[in-house]
Amino acid sequence: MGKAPERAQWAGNFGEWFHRVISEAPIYDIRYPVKGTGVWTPYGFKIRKEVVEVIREELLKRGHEEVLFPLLIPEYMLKKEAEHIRNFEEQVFWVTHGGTTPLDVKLALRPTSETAIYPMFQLWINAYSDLPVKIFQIVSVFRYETKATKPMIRVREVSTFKEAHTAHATREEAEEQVREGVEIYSRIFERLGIPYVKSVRPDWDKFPGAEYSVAFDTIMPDGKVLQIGTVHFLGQGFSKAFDIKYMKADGNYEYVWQTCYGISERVIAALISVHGDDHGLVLPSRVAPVQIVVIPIVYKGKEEDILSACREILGELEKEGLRVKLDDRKEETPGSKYFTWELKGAPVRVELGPRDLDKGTAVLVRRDSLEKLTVERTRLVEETRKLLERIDLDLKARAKQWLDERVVRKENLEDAKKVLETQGGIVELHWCGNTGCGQDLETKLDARVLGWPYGDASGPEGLCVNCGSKANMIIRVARSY
RNA sequence: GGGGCCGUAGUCUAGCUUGGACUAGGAUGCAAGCCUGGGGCGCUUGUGAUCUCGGGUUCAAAUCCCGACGGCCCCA
Repeated sequence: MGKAPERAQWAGNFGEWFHRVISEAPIYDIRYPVKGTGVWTPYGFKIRKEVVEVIREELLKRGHEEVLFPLLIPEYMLKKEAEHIRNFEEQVFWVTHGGTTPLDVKLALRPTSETAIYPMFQLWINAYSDLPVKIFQIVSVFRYETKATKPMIRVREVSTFKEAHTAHATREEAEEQVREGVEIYSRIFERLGIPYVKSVRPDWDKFPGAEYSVAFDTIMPDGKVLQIGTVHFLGQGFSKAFDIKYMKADGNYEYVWQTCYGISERVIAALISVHGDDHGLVLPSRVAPVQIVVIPIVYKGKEEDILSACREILGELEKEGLRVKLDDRKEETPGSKYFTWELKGAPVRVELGPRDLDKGTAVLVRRDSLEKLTVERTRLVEETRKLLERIDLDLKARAKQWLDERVVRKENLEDAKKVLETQGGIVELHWCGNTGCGQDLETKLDARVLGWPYGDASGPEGLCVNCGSKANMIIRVARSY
């Protein structure tokens, strides 16, 4: 009691931990009989809804507008941008029939929506005054994953795909938009307390059709890296393929410059994972469906006194706009309720029993540390608010520290490999910048090159850890999902 | 891309190697009741599996063979 839960299972057997938490909380039911799909259960859907709301708020705040495009993309449209389709071809689900009649034009279930949206951009954009265009949608996308699927992390139906698409008059404006995209995502992850590193992906791993891609990665409890967001500079590749032009002031036409950026339910997987512990979920208050759970400690003969005091507390907290739940189930003991709500990750628990009733107090318990705090009944609302804020800060700090400890600089391949094999995480190395050398590095380390630090391409002078030639970049390497 | 493992009540699992006594055992969950109640209490009773699906071998299949679907792991 009062001792923070351990993280032995969380770190040591993450796969099982994750499976247990999402199915028991419950958040996501993987028993739906189509590979790589799953059901958001009511509690999980509430978490998802709050996360989506955070994402939406940040985009709207920066001048993006929400839209909704069709799920189906005709084959000829999907195939317009050569590099794009080459990379997605093997992952596309096709609709080939209407009833029993074969379709003349096959329809793809969107694997992402560039090729659905940009033909419409072509119609919408005529002149300088139509720019910039900044839109987003939150939809399902489909990818026929051939590798093993994993709930929320590698799925065939990405059920929560937020994709933003922008068009601009100049290269400079579009690149500025990339910076804004990166800022928006940073802000979203910070509000969720998810720590991250930002890397510019190497050429061989950028988004198909993009000039360059910036990616956000976080580290999961098992030390493997999870990509949680990407921002792409598309240049004019798509605008040329889809003929999206605008008239400049001088009467000449120019192709628009584009960006796009995406986030999926992997954010929710990360949210669950980075804050959790062996008792289950630990949710930041912004996304917790139940921020405070009130548990009556009912003794025989005093049931009504205690329950009515609890209802009073419930009302007071609700009046403050907090999400509160009174767990007054008769058939469960207080102890079993504690376990339930710890599993569900409610940040604060209020316990109220006869002792408190006598003394005019209540007990507050934090989910993260299980620390107990006895407060005056009259100061309960104020203390609860303060405690929620404190927990959010502590959660964020703990997650950040955990990640920071797992991003390490190494000077040779042996050390790098040792780190990757033991604690995992991200290793930073001197690198020459040569593609062949980078891919060779991936093979030797049995790991993936994440890229170089965003906004800081030039690193300290040194020698490439792989080929020994002059190196003026830092490259990040990790084992990843 | 290559290789391997697995599928038995809602969940986890025993049984499978060596086919027959399996009427498929247990735990947990769920339901009812008693007892409790400041960390999963205990007891009683009840509930729940055509052994993933389809085909084959056999007098006989959860068990052996083939395929599909689903899940997991390892290697490049």
